[in-house]
Amino acid sequence: MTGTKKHTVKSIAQMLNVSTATVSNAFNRPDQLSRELRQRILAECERLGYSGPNPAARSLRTGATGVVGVMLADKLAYNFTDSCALEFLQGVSQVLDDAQVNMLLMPGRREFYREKSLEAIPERYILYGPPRDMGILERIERQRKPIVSVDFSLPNHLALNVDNYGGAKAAAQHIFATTDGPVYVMGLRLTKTPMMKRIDEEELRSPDLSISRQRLEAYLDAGREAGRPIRTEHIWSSNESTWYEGIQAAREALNSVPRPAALLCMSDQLALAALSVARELEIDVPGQLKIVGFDDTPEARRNHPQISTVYQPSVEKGRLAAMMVLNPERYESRVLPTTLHIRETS
Amino acid sequence: MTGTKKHTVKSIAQMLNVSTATVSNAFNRPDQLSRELRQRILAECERLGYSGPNPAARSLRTGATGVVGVMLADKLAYNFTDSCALEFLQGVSQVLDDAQVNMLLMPGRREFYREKSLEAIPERYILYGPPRDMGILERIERQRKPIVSVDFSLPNHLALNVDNYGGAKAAAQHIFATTDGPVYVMGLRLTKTPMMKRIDEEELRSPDLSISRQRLEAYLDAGREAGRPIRTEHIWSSNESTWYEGIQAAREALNSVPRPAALLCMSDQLALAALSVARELEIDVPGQLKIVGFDDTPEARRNHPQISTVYQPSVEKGRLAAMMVLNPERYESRVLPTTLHIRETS
DNA sequence: TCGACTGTCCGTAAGGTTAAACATAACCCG
DNA sequence: CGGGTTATGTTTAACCTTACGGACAGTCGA
Repeated sequence: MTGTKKHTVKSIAQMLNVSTATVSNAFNRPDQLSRELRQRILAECERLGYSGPNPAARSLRTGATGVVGVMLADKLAYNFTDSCALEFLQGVSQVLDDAQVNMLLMPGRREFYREKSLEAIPERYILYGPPRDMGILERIERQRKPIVSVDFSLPNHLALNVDNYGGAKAAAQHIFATTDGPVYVMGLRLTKTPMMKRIDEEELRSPDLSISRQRLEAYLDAGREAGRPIRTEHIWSSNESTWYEGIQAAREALNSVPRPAALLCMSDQLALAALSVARELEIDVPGQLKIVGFDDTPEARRNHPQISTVYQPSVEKGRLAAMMVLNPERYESRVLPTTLHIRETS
Repeated sequence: MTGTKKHTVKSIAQMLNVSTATVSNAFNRPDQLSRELRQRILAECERLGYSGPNPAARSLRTGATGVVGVMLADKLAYNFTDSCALEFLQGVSQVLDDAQVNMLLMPGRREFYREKSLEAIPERYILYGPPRDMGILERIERQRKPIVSVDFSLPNHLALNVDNYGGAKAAAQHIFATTDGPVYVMGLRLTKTPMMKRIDEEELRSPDLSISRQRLEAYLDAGREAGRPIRTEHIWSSNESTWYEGIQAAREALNSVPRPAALLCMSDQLALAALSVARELEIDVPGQLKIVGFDDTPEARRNHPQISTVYQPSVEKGRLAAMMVLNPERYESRVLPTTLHIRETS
């Protein structure tokens, strides 16, 4: 009910008997006016509760929105539970904050966009993992804005990857070197159809560049090189890296015959779940069963026993992705290193 | 280098020989034109890669941005590591997604805002915890936009709280009933100066409505009612609910004499840290030491042993906060219930 | 002393959209 | 048939900002 009229550059300008351009400059180009006038204007704005030029009008005029879209593979809620994604986002937000740029989190499934599409807002995109719904990708590419893809590659765009193959291979080699019995794989999203728990021969032969497949290839290669190839029926897959799905898959794997001597897990989340099931079945880790994870999330380190895992620089990955998308011309596609950390579960 | 001219309502309109208003209506008011014309326009837009009216121009014209600001107490990075905050955000994003509204995460410290302030963008605010820098609050209130405060209250605005006192009291009563020795408190942000590990008498007497203090009062009252008042020097405080700080405080507490028989922790994070230190010192939980947490985060449930804790509906809190801020006139301030979950650490 | 330069400030013209008011034709009902 | 409704479009006027080209006075170098 308070008739507090909205302030604009114009109203401020009138009040001070200067031009609107000058008020604008006071905010945006300090060098365009004398220090004292600028101070006077800013003080008046403060007094009147005018907190700077209207962002909508500005971005209409300049054509820039100051927003970077971070498209996550799936729906948002899921990523809020995945600490690997969280560390990545943390890295991104550090850099974006410094650059005074906003981060718009976007789900990677078209169902979440109705008609009033948001795609128009961001000026640049970070794609964290291949979007579930690849149709969205096409629409984004059509906008011809800077794109950085993370954990996968896109022709003609900057890509930021991690040495999944190297890390997974190191982990697998370590396991094969310290184990005699059968080695099982706890995979992530290996099958095309969400409900499948096992990958089949045919699917195994079809090409796929996802990080899961890179890791799987490394596991398989290590097995072959050790003269103990991993059998297809020993590869389990859970569709999401959630606690519940992990528990289910681990329960099936650990109850099967012959019982595995080691579990190569494609995420720490899965390793944690496997560990929990092992405790439930009274299987001693690492005595009877060795477990190695992937990602090196904080939970892996904090757990008892501490989980052996492959470190990947998630925060740094986020920081770098943000820097790359802000200055695409200054960067080239990169692959970040991974390192095996042997701890208490192997 | 492709001369792909930018499309606008105007260019589309020209191309189809209709007015700009009609194109606009095709997107915003389906009832204002015939179904066929609308289809024709939409198809043409799809063909040309025009993904709808420019959001900046729209919001300049309508005065609405479709953005809800979620102001977090501190810097953003911190919240990405606190699973209680994460669950809250998850709840918020569920509702906001459905309402086609965007969520802008904002840090609660002024240092993060330079001149090109973002405060002007959001049309409504959710304040998650009292902002570190209260000056920011004043500036937001001046804008006279809907505000919902969560976990604290603000005169003349909707507030959403949780029964901290009740939950903490139940936890403390349970501990006093099952323990004989000294009961220590592991607090959160109890002291004004960040570096202090112990609260002093004077500070204890100064009023404070933060959730930490509500919980503390409950602990103290329970102690008094049990005839075993908690001594001031048995109250520890860590400034952030991080793993590292928790470990430090727990180490000091568990090494002090007399050794506590129970720890009332103000967060699960702290309880987890305490548990880890207990293991390090070979103190049996719950045999020699009982521990109870707060929040009931997923980690509390997954841990071995599972942590006894006070459940608060974090996701629901987020959902409700979002609904309240979208329809302030339909809601009143509320206090959500908490429940004690006794598990394996007490 | 003159021309060139510098430091300040101003006027104007977009920029893409939509609400409101207006226009037109088709339709309906007694 | 006449008056009023409905369905469908159009015209116009903001919304608030900033880039750009000028304008004007004072300063500097030769």
